[in-house]
Amino acid sequence: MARPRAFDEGVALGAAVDGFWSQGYGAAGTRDLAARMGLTTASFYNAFGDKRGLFLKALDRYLDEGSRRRFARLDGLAPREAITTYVADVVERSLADPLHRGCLLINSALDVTAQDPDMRDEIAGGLDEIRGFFLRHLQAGQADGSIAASQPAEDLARLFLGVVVAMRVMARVNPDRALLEGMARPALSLLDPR
Amino acid sequence: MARPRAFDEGVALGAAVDGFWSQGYGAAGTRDLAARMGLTTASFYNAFGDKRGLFLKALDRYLDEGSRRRFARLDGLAPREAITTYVADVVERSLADPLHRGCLLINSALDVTAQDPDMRDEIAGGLDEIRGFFLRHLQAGQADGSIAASQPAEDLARLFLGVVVAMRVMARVNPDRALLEGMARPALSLLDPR
DNA sequence: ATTTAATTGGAGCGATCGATACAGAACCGG
DNA sequence: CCGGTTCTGTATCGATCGCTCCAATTAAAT
Repeated sequence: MARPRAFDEGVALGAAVDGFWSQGYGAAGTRDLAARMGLTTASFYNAFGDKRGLFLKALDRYLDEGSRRRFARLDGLAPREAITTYVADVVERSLADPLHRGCLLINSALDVTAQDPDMRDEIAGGLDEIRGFFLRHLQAGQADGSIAASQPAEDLARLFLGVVVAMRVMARVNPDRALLEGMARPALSLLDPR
Repeated sequence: MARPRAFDEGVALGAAVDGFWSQGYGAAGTRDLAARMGLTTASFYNAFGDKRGLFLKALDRYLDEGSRRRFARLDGLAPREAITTYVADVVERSLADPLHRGCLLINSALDVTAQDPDMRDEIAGGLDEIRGFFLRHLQAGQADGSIAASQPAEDLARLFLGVVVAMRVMARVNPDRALLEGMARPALSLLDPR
């Protein structure tokens, strides 16, 4: 019927993720994005609509290949280990980040949300998936006794979401292991059964 | 000797704070800033150098009139009350924020830091003042027995900084009282002496 | 071989970006 | 009243912004 694409949409989207991640949604220019993706402007707009649409696809892709994939793996572990492993993983990824790019989702929370309710909801949804991960395992751990029940699982999940968010923010400005690990330590101590 | 300024530099700087706060450093345009400040572009650049210089002055002003002033007041309270009052205050300010502007300092952490080490240090310094506030009062509270010593004051200070940062970020995307208060509750429970 | 539909390259739209240039206006000390 | 110095208003710089348009190209369907 028609001329086929000379590029792989998935590969191009991956490059777009990188672009938004490195520069932020606002600061990423469509020309630079298209160049990273190996597309001309025409193909860029033809295939992805506009910058906003591309970003929504890129964010979804980022979550699929990042946190969602990680959660799926950790869901096989014991509740306590799932939580501690994920938190330790965030520390390591935050420190092994020479360009200080942090996390696209969390960066976008402060970049994109200003006047765009749809995007805000999208980002809020991504963050809520993190809270959901913690909540699942906290409830399971409290049920089997491996996690203290002195605080409601709902509140602990909120706190751990907060710790992860804060680590990602702080690491962009001050990527200091003592700070990140010290932040996590008292929160993790709340898991210990009495 | 020369023609005097037709504007008050302090008032203009206050308007600049508002501009950066509402739109973010990157998204704030010099024309819009100058208009908010009641200046022509010539006066804008003459008085403040450039956008970057203006931002540094604006951030310093923001900290002076915000967190530094608040800390000075709270330093009169008992350690535990200073901490709980400040945390409760952040919750209320985050929720009473119809434009979702959040905190200029924390917003800037993710907006500005990319390629500007000087600004990054400036922002890191502002965040460290928050950690310092918590550390002071945690140490005092542990010394007088009003705060549990089961966790090192250094780590608790890092956690509370994290909680405050996370509340400010989350509130921009999902300003939900249950989330913010639930995040603070387990952290504050760590203060309770056994 | 011709039709049809999609992609591609690239020029270019109007708007905005941060920053500057320059002429005239305003005030001071003399 | 005047020289000196700073401020103000406006026009404008070159670059970039997101995005559109169109002719040329490509390949599948007929």
